[in-house]
Amino acid sequence: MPELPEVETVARGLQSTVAGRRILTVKLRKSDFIDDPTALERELPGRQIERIERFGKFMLLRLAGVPAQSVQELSASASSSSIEPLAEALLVHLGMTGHLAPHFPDQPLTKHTHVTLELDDGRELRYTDARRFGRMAYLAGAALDAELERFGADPLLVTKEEFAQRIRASHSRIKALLLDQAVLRGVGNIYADEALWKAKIHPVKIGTCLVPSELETLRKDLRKILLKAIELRGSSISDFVDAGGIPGDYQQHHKVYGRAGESCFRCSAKIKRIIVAGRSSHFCPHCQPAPRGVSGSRGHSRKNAKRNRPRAPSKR
DNA sequence: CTCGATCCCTGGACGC
DNA sequence: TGCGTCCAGGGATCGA
Repeated sequence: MPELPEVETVARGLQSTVAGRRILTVKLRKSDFIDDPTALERELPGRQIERIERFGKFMLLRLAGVPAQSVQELSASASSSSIEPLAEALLVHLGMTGHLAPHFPDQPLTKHTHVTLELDDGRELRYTDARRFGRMAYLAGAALDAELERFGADPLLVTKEEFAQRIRASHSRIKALLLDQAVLRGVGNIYADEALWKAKIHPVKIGTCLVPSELETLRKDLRKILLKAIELRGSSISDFVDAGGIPGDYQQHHKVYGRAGESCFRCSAKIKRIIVAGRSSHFCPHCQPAPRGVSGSRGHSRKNAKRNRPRAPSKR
């Protein structure tokens, strides 16, 4: 599941392998995860991929040049050199199962390859996503700015003051805040749980209740964990691989995520799993004591409530 | 404002 | 072997 470190890993890989290449053609198969599929087909051909950046869990393929279609119109119009070039980008969110990687055209398409960008060096940049929880969008100018402004601070860059201000601004639970992309961009379920464990903070603790020392510990621990994970090229839980098809190694370092029922590495207590903000949350009930008013080990834990809810017959 | 519930989607795990 | 069922999760959306 690509979170900040995984997206950073893929972005770096693409930066070193496809930056500078020009897009020749766009081929779409399934396109229900694309904001405006025709915009991709219209705007991308002829564009150069100037560079690839990570923005939260998004990859930003910064585009340069003019679309092939507009070349004639542009040459007909008067001095366009005075016009500031519009920032343009292809946004790619990998969702849960997205992959974006260069391939040689003789490599067979896989079942869920939905977008193929033919490059000027003979390769193809392919987007594959079985579950289609990902997202793709071509955005330019004000629309691009507006989209990016929806997101909060980068957890690697956020200052002590801004972090404290953002977390303490809300009465939500800390786990929900860490997952909220409008608060911090790039943190997902794995790294939220890992950071809370390291900082010894219970996931249901309310943001406004965190004292300054807790906040600063959390910020630093989150940052350390993310940097270490980037160093190890991310966590490969289900099928994450980088742009070169290589899995990451950080899953070996998970302290709580996916370890329900196992022993805490600090105190040997049994790691618990509860649902917070609709997501499974793993924590140590001893190291991360429940805040006042929350029974940490039973009763209020919604753990297995509604587990047996009958499922609507699958309609397709 | 914050919450949970629901939906999207499919592969993989599991039980029988 | 094969089928049915459950489950995972990021994000949008809606109602409480």
